[in-house]
Amino acid sequence: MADGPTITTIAERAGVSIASVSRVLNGLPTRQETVRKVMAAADELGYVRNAVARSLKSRRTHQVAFAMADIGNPAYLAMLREIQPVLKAAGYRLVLHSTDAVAADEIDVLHSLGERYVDGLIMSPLRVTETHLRMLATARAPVVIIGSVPDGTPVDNVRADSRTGVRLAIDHLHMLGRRRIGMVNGPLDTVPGAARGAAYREALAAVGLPYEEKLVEIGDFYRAEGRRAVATLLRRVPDIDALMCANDLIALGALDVLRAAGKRVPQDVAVVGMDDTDLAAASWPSLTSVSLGSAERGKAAAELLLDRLRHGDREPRLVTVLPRLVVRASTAGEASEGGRSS
Amino acid sequence: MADGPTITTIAERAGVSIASVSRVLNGLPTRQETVRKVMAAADELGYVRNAVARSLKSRRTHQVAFAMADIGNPAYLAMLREIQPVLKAAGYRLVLHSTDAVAADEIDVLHSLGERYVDGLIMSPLRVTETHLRMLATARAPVVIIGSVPDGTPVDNVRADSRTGVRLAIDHLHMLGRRRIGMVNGPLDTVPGAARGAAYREALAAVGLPYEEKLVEIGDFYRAEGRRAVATLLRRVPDIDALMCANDLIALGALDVLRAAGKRVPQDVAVVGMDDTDLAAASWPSLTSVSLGSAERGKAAAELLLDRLRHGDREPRLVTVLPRLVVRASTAGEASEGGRSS
DNA sequence: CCACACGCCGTAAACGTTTACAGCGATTTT
DNA sequence: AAAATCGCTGTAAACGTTTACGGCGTGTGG
Repeated sequence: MADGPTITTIAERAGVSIASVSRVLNGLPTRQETVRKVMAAADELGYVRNAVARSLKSRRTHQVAFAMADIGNPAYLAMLREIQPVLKAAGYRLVLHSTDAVAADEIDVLHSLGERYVDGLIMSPLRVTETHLRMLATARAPVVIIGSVPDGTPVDNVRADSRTGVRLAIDHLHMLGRRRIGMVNGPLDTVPGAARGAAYREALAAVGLPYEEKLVEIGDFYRAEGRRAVATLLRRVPDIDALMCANDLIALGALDVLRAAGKRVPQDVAVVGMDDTDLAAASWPSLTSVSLGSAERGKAAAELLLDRLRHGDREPRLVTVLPRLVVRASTAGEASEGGRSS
Repeated sequence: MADGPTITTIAERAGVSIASVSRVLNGLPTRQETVRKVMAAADELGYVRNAVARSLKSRRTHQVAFAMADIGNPAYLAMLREIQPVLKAAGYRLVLHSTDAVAADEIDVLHSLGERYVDGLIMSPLRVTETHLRMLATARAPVVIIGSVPDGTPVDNVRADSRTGVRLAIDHLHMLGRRRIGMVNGPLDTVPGAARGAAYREALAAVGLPYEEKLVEIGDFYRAEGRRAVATLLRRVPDIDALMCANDLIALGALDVLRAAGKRVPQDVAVVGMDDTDLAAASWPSLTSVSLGSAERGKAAAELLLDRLRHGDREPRLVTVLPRLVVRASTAGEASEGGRSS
C-alpha cells in the first residue's frame, strides 16, 4: 500500500529526473539506457499513472458524460448501448447521469461541465427551456443534444423525426382500414410528447380523418399509466379500432388492458408503439412499433461528439435519423396461433 | 470563454487571498464581509470549481465505476438502474465499463484503479481467474464484486443463490407433474453457467429424477443461441415436457421455437427463465422466471461500497440475495386466451 | 500598560503530472 | 583547435485546488 509510487519514486530508484521518467512513460525520444532503467523501476514498483494529475495538467479527462431523463427507459438504454462502445474505442470513459426528468437536474449537469471532469457531454433533455439554451450557449465543453432544439441553436444536434414516424404509423393503420384511431400520449410539455401529439393530428388530416378530442388520452410514458389511459379511452370510445401509443411501454399497457377487456389484437383493436424497444419484439402479440432509431441516434451523437472533440471549431451539425415502421403482429397479425375464429 | 475563472481570478477581484476564497467556498469560518465580497465576485464571474484540481489535492474523485460483462444484458441494466440512484444520492458519479465478457478487459479495469480516477469499483465478472484474485488483493481502491468469489477472498461480495433458484424452478415443474425437464444453459466456464448447470443436476436428484445427458444443451446467453439450442434439444427429445433456461433471453428463444414447432406452452412444454427481466413480464405467454434479484444485488453492492468508502477498514462482508420464483403463464398458464382445445 | 488569547487572513507548500528552457558532453563543422 | 550542432537530461514552473502555519489587529485580563 503505502501510497502508491509516483514518478518521483521512480526517478529516485532509477537515478534520473522526473522529467526523464515522464518522457519515457510518454514515449518521447530518450536514450535507450534511460528507457531501460525507468521501465525497470516502474515495473518493479507496479507504477500506474495518476489520471487526475495528468488531467489537471493536460486539461483533458478522457471522460464523456451521457445525461438522460430516465435510466429505466429502454429507449435511453438503447442509446447507451451504442454510445458506450464508440466512446470506449476512442479511449473515453463514460460517466452516466440520470436526471429523473427533473429540469433542474439537467441544468445541474450542464452547470457541472464547468467542473471540467468531462471533456464533453451528450444530453437528451425531456424539455428544453430558456435556461437550457442559455447554458448551452456558454457551456464550458462541447455538448451534443439528442432531441430537438430550436433552429439556429449553436449546438450539435441529433434528432428523430417523430412527425414522419407517427405519419408512417397512421398511414399503416389507415391502410388496414382503421378509422377510429386513438392516441395515447405522454405529457404535452415534453419534447416528444408535444411532437408526437402534433404529428398525430397532422397525420390524421393527411389521410382525411377528422381530429377528435375524445380519441386522445394523455398519461405518462410508463406502462402503468398506459393501462390507466387506455382503460379510460376504452370506456369513452368503446368501438375504437386502433391505438397509436407514444411509446412501447404505453403500448404494452394497452395490450394488458385490451386483453383483459376481451378485445382481440389486432382484429378488434390494432396497436402501434414507438421506439421499437426490445420489449416490442418480446411481447405478445408482438408489437408493431415505430423505430425512431434510438440506437442510431446514440451512435450518431457519440460520433458527433468525438468529431467535435477532435476538430473543435467546426460548424454545428444537425443529424436527423429517419424513422422506420416495424410491422409486427399487433397490427398485421393473424399468422399467430390463438385468434381468428371464436 | 477565455479559460474560465479560477480562485485566483476571484481573489484578485475581491481583493483577498486565494486561501480566503477557498475557505469561503468551503464554508469554513470567515468574516461576513469577506464572505460577501467573495460570493459577489464568484457570482459575477460565473465561477465553477475545478473538480480535477480539487480531486488531486483531496485524493477523492467522487466517482465510482461499475464494470459489467455486457451492457446489452438486461440483468446488468437492472443492476445499473439500482446502483445509479444510490450513488447519486451519496454524491458520487457513475463511470461505466462494459468489458464485453473479455477477461483481459476486466483485468484492465482493475488495473486502472491505480489511476485513481475513481474512488471505488463495483464489478460483476463473468469468470473469476487467478489474475482477478491477485489484482483484487492489491487493488488501490475498494472493490465490491457481484458474483461468487472463493470463500475467504478479502473483498466485499454480493451473491445470487442460483442453486436455490434452480431448485425452486425444478420443484415447481416437478410439482406440476413434469418429468422430462430439459436444461438450456450458457457456457460452463462462466460463473453463472457452471453454477446453474450443477444446480440443475442437484435439483433433479432432490426430486428423485434421473440426470440425463440428452436433456441438456449448452449454448450462449442470447436469444438466437437459445433458439438454436432448443431446436436441437427438441429434435433429440421430442417428448420433452419442460425447459429450464439459464436466462430469460434463452427462454424467449425457446418460446419462439416451441411456437414455431406447434407446441403449446405451457400445456405441452413448460418454460422457466432466469433473471426475471422486464422481458419476462412482457412476453407471451408471460414467462415464469427465477428472479435472482438483480436489482437487489445492484443496490446491495452500491450500499456496501458506500459503506466501505466511509469506514475504510471494516471486515469484508458477504451479502447473499435470495432467489424468488415468479410464476407466470409459461408454466402455470391456461387462463390465457388461445390454447387449450385446438 | 503589558501579556495573552482570539479571530481572520495571507504566504507558501503540497497533490502528481507535463513541458519550456537551459545546460552539458560528445560529435561534427569550419 | 575553436565553434557550431546535436542528443539527451535536469531544473523549475505550471495546472487549480486545499490547508498548515504564522502574523496581525483587536479585545480582555492582570
